[in-house]
Parts: sequence; structure tokens; C-alpha cells
Amino acid sequence: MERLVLHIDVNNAFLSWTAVDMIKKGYKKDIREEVSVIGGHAHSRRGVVLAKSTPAKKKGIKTGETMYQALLKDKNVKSYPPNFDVYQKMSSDMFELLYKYSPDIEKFSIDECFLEFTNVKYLYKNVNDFAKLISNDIKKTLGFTVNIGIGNNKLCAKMASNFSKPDKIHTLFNDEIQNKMWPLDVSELLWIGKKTSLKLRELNINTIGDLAKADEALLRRFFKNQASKMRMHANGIDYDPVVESVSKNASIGKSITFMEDTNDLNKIFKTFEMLTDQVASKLRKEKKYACGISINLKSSYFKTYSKQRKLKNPTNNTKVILENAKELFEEVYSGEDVRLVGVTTYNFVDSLTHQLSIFESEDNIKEELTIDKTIDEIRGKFGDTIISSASVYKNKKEKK
DNA sequence: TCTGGGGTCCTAGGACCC
DNA sequence: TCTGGGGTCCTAGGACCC
Repeated sequence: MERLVLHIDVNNAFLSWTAVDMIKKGYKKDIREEVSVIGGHAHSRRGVVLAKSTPAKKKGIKTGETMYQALLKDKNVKSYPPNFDVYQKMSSDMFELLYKYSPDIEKFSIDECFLEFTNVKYLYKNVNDFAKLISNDIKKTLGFTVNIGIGNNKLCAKMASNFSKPDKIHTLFNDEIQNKMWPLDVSELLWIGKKTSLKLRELNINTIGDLAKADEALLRRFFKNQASKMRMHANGIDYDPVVESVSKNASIGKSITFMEDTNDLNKIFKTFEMLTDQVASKLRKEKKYACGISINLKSSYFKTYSKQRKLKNPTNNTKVILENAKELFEEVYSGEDVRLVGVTTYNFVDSLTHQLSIFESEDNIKEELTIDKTIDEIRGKFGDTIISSASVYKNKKEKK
């Protein structure tokens, strides 16, 4: 039986969601109809465009570019800050609505998902009407628009939803691949990014069709094990199933770009305290213990370094993660100016199996866990901002 | 172009063991 | 002190996605 898969993608998600939220709060204008973006301040180094309105797109403004560049394209562009709490709420509202139609949904990101239609298709007239039904329901109930792509697998559905925007439904069935997908530039193919498309171009492979017909042995020489997958994708072949996502993260991390590059160890360690605190807190919220910790840094010249370590005992304790992060940092750091630092935890387990080392007593561990728990409880009551950094945590401990 | 922050997955090379 | 070859596991870095 031939599969039918939908890919549902919110149009200009962050911008649409901010617009809906503003209207809900009584704002009279709809920023989707203006030249507007979601992003940081133009003078800040974090001032990049996270989302843009359709009028902004028409001015040539692109996601990912700096606010400075956006202002060059239209000096009157309006910029609004992102609000991730709002986005989280809008996202879960949307998924709740979608689950009414099918349980076979795989979240691909905060604003995108795949829906396996194959198993519910007997309930509906046809897949096109089904897509229209969903699209209209989202528009009417939630106030924003989506693009929906329909195909015989995830890859084609995803490619289809990208065809033209906003508020569109497109199909890319197996018998449409040659006409609709092969003429596209090879960089449009999912998983073919900048570096790969550059290499492909050197081999005179410029369109998806070129890749589909390319010599497999030649591809293999340059792309090793990726070669056959690339060529399969170009032919619209994809056996990846839609798997219900129970939000099983493989890693949880935080990183931040400094306002200006620094080699001030004090400042760097303070930043690690802040990042670690947020990461550990999230682990505890999800009742996870990490067996791996890694840190990464980016130099002024955009060279990245990372260092990771496995722990003997899984942990979600702020102090333990921080100490490891600092040690890892010192092992890689050579003293140059740093642009960004980050901490990531991975390899999770659900329960604690702590083997005592000779240096620590049972009491010590208990105390650490109590401190973490207290902080989490205060945050639970008063919100995350009430205790903002691990420095506070240290003071608290000293008082005891 | 002067480049955020959250992730996932792959690969080459080194360590270690037999 | 020089030396093979295979297997496994780990890590750093890179490519990709939104």
C-alpha cells in the first residue's frame, strides 16, 4: 500500500505567533502586514533576523542575516523581540489540534511536523480535502497560517511544503518528482547544505535531477556512505517512518555569545556558572541525569573547540556539572579571545545510581541535592528569573 | 555577508585489547 | 626494541536542520 504523508509547517512561525499574541493583547495592527522582523537589536552582536514578514521578504530581507543588513534593505523595518514562552504555547496549541486528526505525528521542530495519513485515510474523502480541513481549522481556531506538503514519504512531503508560501497546500507524489523536484537547484534538497552543494557543483551536478542521475561510484568517491542516501533522496525515495515523538532529547545544552570577545577568565567562568545553572535546572525539571558533559567555545575567528567527558556517576547537580565544565574548559583553552561558550549534557539515564568515591560522604551529596531542590522549588513558585545565576547559589551555600 | 542558539548525526583518528 | 592486523570504543570536529 502506498503511503501518504503530510508535512505541516507554520508560515513565518515566530513572526506570526508574535503577531497573534499582540492582537490578542489588544494591539490594533497586524505586524504580518508590515515590513517587520523578529530579532535582536541592530547594534548588538546577537541582532540577527529570526523570522520575517512576507512584506519584509519582498524587500529581500533574509532569515539569519544581521539586523544591520536588514536595515540596509529597508531602514524602516520594524523589529520585535522573540518571546519563547508565547511560541511554546502556540506550538502546543497547534499540536493539540493536530492530534484530533491523527495520533501518528512526529514533531520535527517547534513549528513543523509530519503526519502519517495512511492509517486514517479511510475516515476522509481524500488527502487534499484532509489537508484543507487542517489548514482551515488552524487558521480559524489559532489565527495563523501553515503550509502543507503532501507526498508518498516524509522527504517528498517536506520538499512540497516548501514550494511556495504562505498558506498553500502542495503535492509531490512519486509521479510528480521529475517535473516538480528535478529542475530545482541541488541545494534545495533536504540535507544538502552549503558545503555539500559546493562540492556537487564542482562535479557539475547543479540540479536535483543531475544528482538523481549521477554516477553512484563517482558520488561514493567524494561522499562515502552519504552517497547512496543523497541519490535516493534526489530520486524522491525515503523509507524513514513517522515516529511519534515523545520529545526524547539526546542532549540538553546552553550557549551564549559574549557582547564582545573576551579572554577574561573571571568573566568566562561566571558565564559558565550561569549556563550550567540553566542546563542543570532543565535536567532536573525533566527528571534526567546526564552521564556526559561537553563544553564548546568559539574563537574570535569562528574556529570552534570542544571537549567532552564521561562521568562515572550520572548527575543533574549544578555544582558537579559546573566543576566538570570548568575543568574541560581549562583543558582546551589556549588564552585567545573567545566569542562564545557553551555547556551541553548528554547520555541521559532516568535514575541515579551513585557509587560513592572515597572522597565524598553520603552527607555531602545529600546537601548538594537539597540545594538544587530548594532552588527549583523557589523557581517553581516565583518563576525562573528569581534566582538568576549560580553565584547566588554559592552564596546560599556559604551561609549554611 | 561579518555571521544566534537549540539541536542531531556522521566521520576520522587515536587508544586499547587480543 | 622492533613489529601485524582486526575489533571496539571514544572523542573532536564538522555538516546539517529549524
